[in-house]
Amino acid sequence: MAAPPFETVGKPELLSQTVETAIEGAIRSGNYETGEKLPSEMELCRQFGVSRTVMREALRMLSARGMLRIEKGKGIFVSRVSADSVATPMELYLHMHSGPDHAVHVVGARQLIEPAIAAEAARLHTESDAVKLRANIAQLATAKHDRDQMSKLDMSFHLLIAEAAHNPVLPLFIRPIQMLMPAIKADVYKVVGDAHDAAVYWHTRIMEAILDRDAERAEAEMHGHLEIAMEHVKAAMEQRDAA
Amino acid sequence: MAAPPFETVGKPELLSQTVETAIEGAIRSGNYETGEKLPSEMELCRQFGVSRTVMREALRMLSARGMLRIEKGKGIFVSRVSADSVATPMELYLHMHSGPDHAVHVVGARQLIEPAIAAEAARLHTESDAVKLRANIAQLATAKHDRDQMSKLDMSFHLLIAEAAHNPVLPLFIRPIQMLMPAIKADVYKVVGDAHDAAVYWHTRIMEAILDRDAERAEAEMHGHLEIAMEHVKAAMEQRDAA
DNA sequence: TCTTGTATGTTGTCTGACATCCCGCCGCTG
DNA sequence: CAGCGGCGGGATGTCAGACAACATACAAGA
Repeated sequence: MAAPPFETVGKPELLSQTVETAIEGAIRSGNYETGEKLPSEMELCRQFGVSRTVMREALRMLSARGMLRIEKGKGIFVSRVSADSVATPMELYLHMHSGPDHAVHVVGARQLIEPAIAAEAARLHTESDAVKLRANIAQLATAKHDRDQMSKLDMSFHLLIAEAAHNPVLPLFIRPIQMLMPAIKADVYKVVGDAHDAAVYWHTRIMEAILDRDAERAEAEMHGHLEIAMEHVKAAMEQRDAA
Repeated sequence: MAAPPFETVGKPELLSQTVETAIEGAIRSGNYETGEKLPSEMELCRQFGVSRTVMREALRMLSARGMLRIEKGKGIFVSRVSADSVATPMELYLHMHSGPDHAVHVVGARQLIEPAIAAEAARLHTESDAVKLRANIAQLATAKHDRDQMSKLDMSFHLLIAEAAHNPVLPLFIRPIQMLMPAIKADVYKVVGDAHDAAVYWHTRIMEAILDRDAERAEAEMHGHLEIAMEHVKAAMEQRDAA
C-alpha cells in the first residue's frame, strides 16, 4: 500500500459544474433572498468569465434541482426549495426501486410509519391543523363520484396529519408515498365498491381521535384504516393475478 | 367554479423540457436498463429533431436529478437513482427551511419511524439478517477511534434493521435520513465523549431484542436509543449556541 | 511483445445569430 | 386627460458551426 509517487493532480472539474457549485454556494450562504432576481445570463457570463453555453447549463442544472426558477423573457429568480423538489426525487426513487407487488409493500410501510405520526399529530396539532382536517373531510364527503378528487383529498388528509405533527421531515416521507397511491387505488376501485364510504368512515374516526388529543386512539384508528387498505390491495392483486 | 370558456390551449412547453420529459418517460417505463448507454448526443438530436443545445440542456437537467451519468469522451449512461439523489435535496430543503436546528427534527422523525421498524424486524428477520447484524456490531466494537468508520457502521446498523423487516420500501426511507446523520454527529462528538461506548451498548440491546424475536422489546430499545441520541443532539446545540 | 502514435467517436466549450416573450415607454385617439 | 395600441429594448429560448479535451481501439514501430 505504498503511496504512488505521483498523486493524481486535482482533476479539473467541468466548468459548468464549477459554476453551478459557485452559484449554489452563493444562494445557500444567503447572499440572495428567495424570489430575488439574479443578474442576467450575459451579466453572469461576464462575472464568471465563461461562455453563455456553460452558464446556461449551470443554471439549468440548478433549476432542475429546484433552486432557481427561470422565466422566459423575464429573468432568473432564486426559488424557495419546495417540498415537491424533495418529494419528486423520492417518488422517482421509490418508483425505480420497487418490484411488481410493490403495492403491498407501500401499504405495509405506511402501516409501520403512519400510526406513530397520527399519534404525534394528536399530541401536537394546533387549531389551524384542526380546521384543515375538518375541511378536508367535509370536501371528501361531497366528492363521492369524482375519483380524481377523492384520491387527491385522501392524499391531502394523510399529508395534513403529517403536517399536524409539526416536524418538517415527516411530510417529506408522506408526500412521495402518497404520490404512489393513486396508481395503486386505480386497481382497488375495480374490486372494492364502497371505497368512498369507507374512506369517510375511517378518516372521520382518525380525525376525531386526533382532535381529542388521544394519541393511543389515533394510532389505533390509523392502524385500522391501513389494515383495511391492505386487505383491499391484496384483494385487488388476487383479482388481477386471476385474470 | 364554472369552467373557463376557453381552456388554455396547450402552451408550448419549452423544447428542452419536452425532450427531458420524453427521455425521463423512456427511462421510467423501463426501455433502458440502469447502466445502459444511450445513443450519442448527435444521434438523439436526430431522433428528436432538435438542436444540440436543447438536447444538452435536457440531458444536463436529467443528470442534475440523478437519472443520467454523463462522462466526457465516453457517453451518456442511465444511472441508478441513488439514495444520495434523495438525501441531497432533502438536506438542502431542511437546511433552507428549518435552519440550524434541523437536527432535532431529523432525530425526531427517526423516533417516530424506527421503533416500529425494529419491531417488524424482530418478527420477520432471517438467519442471514442476524449474521449481518452481529458482524456489524463486532466491527463497531473494534472501530473505537475511527469516527468515519463509526458513522458508517452506525448507519449500516439501522439500515440492516430496515432490511431485516423485509419490506423493500423501508430502506428507501432510512437510507436518505441516515445520510444526514454524519453531519449531525460531527457536532455531537464535540460534546459527548463516550459516543462510541453508548452506540455499542444500545446497538447490542436492540440486536438482542430483535434476535429474540421480541418485537415489543425491540421497539422499546430503539426508542431508548433514539431518546439518548436526541438528548445528545440537544446538548450539542446548546453548546453551540452558547459559543 | 511492448510501446507509441494515430484515427475516430464522444462530450465540453466557445461564438454569433435569430426567435420569442415580457414589459415599459410614448404617442395616438377619443 | 384617460385609455389604448404600437414599438423598442432587454431577457431567455433555439439554432448552427467550429474547435478543444477526453477515451478507446488499432496499427505501426522498436
